Amino acid sequence: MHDFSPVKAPRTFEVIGNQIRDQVRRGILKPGDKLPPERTLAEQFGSSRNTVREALRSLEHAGLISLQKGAHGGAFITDGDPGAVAQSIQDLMHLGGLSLADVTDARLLIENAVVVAAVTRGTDEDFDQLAANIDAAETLTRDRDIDAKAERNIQFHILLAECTHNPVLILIMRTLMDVLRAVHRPVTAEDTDDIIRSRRRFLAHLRARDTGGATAEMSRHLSRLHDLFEVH
Amino acid sequence: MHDFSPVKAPRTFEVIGNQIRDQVRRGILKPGDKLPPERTLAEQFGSSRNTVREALRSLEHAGLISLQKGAHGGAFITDGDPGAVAQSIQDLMHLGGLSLADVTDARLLIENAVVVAAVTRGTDEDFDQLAANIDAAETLTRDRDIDAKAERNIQFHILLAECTHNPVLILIMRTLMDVLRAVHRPVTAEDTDDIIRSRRRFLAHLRARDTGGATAEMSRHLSRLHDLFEVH
DNA sequence: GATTTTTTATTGGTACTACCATTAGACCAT
DNA sequence: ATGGTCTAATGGTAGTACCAATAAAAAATC
Repeated sequence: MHDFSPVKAPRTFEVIGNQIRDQVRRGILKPGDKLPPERTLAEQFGSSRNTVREALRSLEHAGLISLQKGAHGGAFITDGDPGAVAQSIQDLMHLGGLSLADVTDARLLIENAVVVAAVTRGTDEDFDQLAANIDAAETLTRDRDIDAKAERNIQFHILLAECTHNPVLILIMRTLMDVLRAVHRPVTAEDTDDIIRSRRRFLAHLRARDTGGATAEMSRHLSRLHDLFEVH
Repeated sequence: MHDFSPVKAPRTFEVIGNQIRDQVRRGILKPGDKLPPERTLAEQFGSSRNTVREALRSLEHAGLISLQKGAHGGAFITDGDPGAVAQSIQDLMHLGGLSLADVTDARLLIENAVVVAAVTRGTDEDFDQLAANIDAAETLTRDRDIDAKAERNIQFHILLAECTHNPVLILIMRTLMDVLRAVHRPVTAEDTDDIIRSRRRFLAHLRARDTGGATAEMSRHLSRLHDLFEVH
């Protein structure tokens, strides 16, 4: 059978990057571990330092490693930092592959799934964290600290995802919020009182394990936000 | 107020990369455009070719540009290619030390949201594609071509995500399936008859715009699969 | 004249070398 | 004990040279 597949010459820095990727996948390299210095890596891989650096550049951009200069610097394996992915998604948006509406729309659907899971899986401690977040946001609103309050609101959704105790959902939520954080301007202070009341109602539904009430409250809140930003 | 923020020295290749990003954002550079050759860029930026290459490496990894060798090669602005983002998300997932159960669990929740959206948004043409996929899988099952059939089954879920017409959801689904593809061994042939029957029922629900029936059928199927792989 | 082969210029990929900039720790001075 | 200086380690940048692939132009062949 002439079942050929197209051939693409593998580039050296890709091979190097994939070797390191594999070590991460197999658990040989774990977050916090330090890679050898670039000069040593170049020697071990039998390539030039330039090539190693290009491999590291890709890994860094992927959020896999973090590079630090200086005496005890080096390339450290990170915990999963979604920042890089969020930036890539933003790039896609600018290229026309995605629109902001696509992101908020997807977020609405996914957040719905998150709420469903949070109702059944969240512990009382999880809900206490949500309550603390709401209180903090209220205080910041009174202090007119808009930026800090906006950050707290973002944290609320991440905390909610953490109620599901599923790392994949948490990761997706963090990524989506990273994107939205970069695009949204903070909501004005007048609106935030409504938001806080809505949050309190939502939390009550959660504690009562009332799926229907929780999802209804959340989607009402989100679609209201959606309309708010639609106008520009 | 001693309200200082940490200072980080900007690296040259980041500045270069951001300049190019900005040009994309302002629409000065559009998909299909070609950047000057590396040597020219180095001269224009007043930096070395190495540095320019590291900047290009990041942009390439972000899926913003695509590099081609040869006479009329160069760095071309891509249409939004989500492939790069998917790879980054996969890296993050591996870093999180997540288990197969985490992925299938998240997938179950998200696929539920996808089904809800697919019921209301899918067109008849979308559903025809699903039907064609099921037929193809059935044929491959008869031919005992396990690998090809497994690939078709994966494609089914991606096609389902495409029914939502939301690129973000499609991207997430593709990523999840990529992860699962790397881990799953193909299901044995005996089980596939059940799967195909389940798929046909599911499709009928979709065409009838019956949300409850569709979600029920899908989650029954998925949780059955989940149990199947739980045993190892 | 048409087709095939060869040459050539362009451009990304790799190698090597040298040096700069920053960091952490050791050591020293006040 | 505080602050300054020195030193080694390590990422960041510069520059040069050459390799490898590619497409167009030129030459050779039929």
